[in-house]
Amino acid sequence: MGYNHKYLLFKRLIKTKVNVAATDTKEQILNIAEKLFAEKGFAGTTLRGAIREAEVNIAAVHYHFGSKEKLFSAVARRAAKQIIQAQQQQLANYENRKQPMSVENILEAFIAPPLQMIPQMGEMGVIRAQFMGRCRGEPFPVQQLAEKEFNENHQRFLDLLQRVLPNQTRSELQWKLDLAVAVLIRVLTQVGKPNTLIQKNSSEEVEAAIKRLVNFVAQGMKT
Amino acid sequence: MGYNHKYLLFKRLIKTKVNVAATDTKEQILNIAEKLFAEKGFAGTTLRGAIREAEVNIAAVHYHFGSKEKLFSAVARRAAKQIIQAQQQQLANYENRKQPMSVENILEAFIAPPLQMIPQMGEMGVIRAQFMGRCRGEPFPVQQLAEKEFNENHQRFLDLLQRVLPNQTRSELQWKLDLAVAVLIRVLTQVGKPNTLIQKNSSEEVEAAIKRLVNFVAQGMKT
DNA sequence: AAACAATTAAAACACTTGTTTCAATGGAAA
DNA sequence: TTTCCATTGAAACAAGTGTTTTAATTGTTT
Repeated sequence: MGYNHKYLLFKRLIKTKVNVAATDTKEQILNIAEKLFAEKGFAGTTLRGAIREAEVNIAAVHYHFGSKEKLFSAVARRAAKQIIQAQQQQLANYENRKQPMSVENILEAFIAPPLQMIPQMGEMGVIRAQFMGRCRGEPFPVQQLAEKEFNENHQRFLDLLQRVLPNQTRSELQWKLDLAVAVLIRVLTQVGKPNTLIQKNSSEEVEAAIKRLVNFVAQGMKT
Repeated sequence: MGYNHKYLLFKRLIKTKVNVAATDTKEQILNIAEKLFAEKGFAGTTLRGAIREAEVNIAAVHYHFGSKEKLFSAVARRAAKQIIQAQQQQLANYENRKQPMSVENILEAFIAPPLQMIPQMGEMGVIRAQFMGRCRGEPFPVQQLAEKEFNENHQRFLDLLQRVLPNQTRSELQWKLDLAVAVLIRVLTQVGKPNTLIQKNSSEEVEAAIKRLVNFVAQGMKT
């Protein structure tokens, strides 16, 4: 009796009753919200527009996320997680090589993942890219919701850069990395548009863009 | 009789009856709108919020500008005019020197004016900077309203760059100038915030920032 | 089968939005 | 003084906003 009781309590604690429909609507909301936030920004996106496209009831948004702002946070967190994980993976690859990392290596580990995900994610790729870009342009306090997801990650990259460029102060590297982000973000938001770095959205085009971008930023970073 | 009649018609055409109050409210609306658009973006700004701060009636907005979107256009046009005029002035200075312009010269003529206006314009300086930056982050179709004000100007700078860097294709220079704009815009929006290039907003700090920025961008542009 | 709790549906709430209307105002022209 | 017209004030309009509430609906456990 004791065993059974505790087991059941445990099962309840880890949320047994998650039916597949529930996670479906939750993800459906996240996906559509990401698309609309990317297109129209936070203030320009309405919950009713989102639930219409996602084909869910408006109560589901507040039930699962609590508020429009928290929904945005959830979208941002999901996107940030994916990118940061890929960046750290790429860093780990370089660290295993035993050779000291170059500025270009570090910048490539920073820049490549968000660009490579575009052709990898199918139709969500461009949306993800545009959403990431839109985050930086959002007014206070929305921008901060997204920025705080990346703060720790940026510090890690700053540490690495400072090791490779010891003759530059940290605040100098700080605004330079910030400009690198600005450049990256611009490329992300412009994906698919004419006269930009990435138009057809193929893997080859993306790899070429990475090389150009890393080179562009590295020049400014080193001097 | 003929003379008098035509004269009166002429006077009417050039808007005799512009009382000082009218131009006051019009400018007051433009100023407050620019501030709010800069802070909260287009969708995040409400006309009622603007007219409250500007202390005018809401009908005045539609009377003078027609709609919220046209008001935004008017603000963007005013800001663009000022910057473009200063950029062309700076270019003219270099052209009078008879020496061929360097990449750095061109980029300085491009980058310096929007930064120099910040300490020159007093309390409107930071607002103008943030508004210019916000324009680039706005979703369609608002962004285009601002972008079209700069299109012709950008083409002129592209022509100059192509003359100095003939071994690069125009589309190559195009995305590089676009990244230069991204960098400039980022600096503009971050003015006054900690750990950025321009914090105290003094002329000396701005001049130092221009040198760093021109250098940062020129490196990437030339390679 | 009954009780349970997570999820969804529909409606209402309390405001806010951009825009329009129309009468009042006030200064210049006749 | 009267006419005229650009400008403003106050109110209304129609639609849309995020959020909350309450009742139905699920699938699961007892």
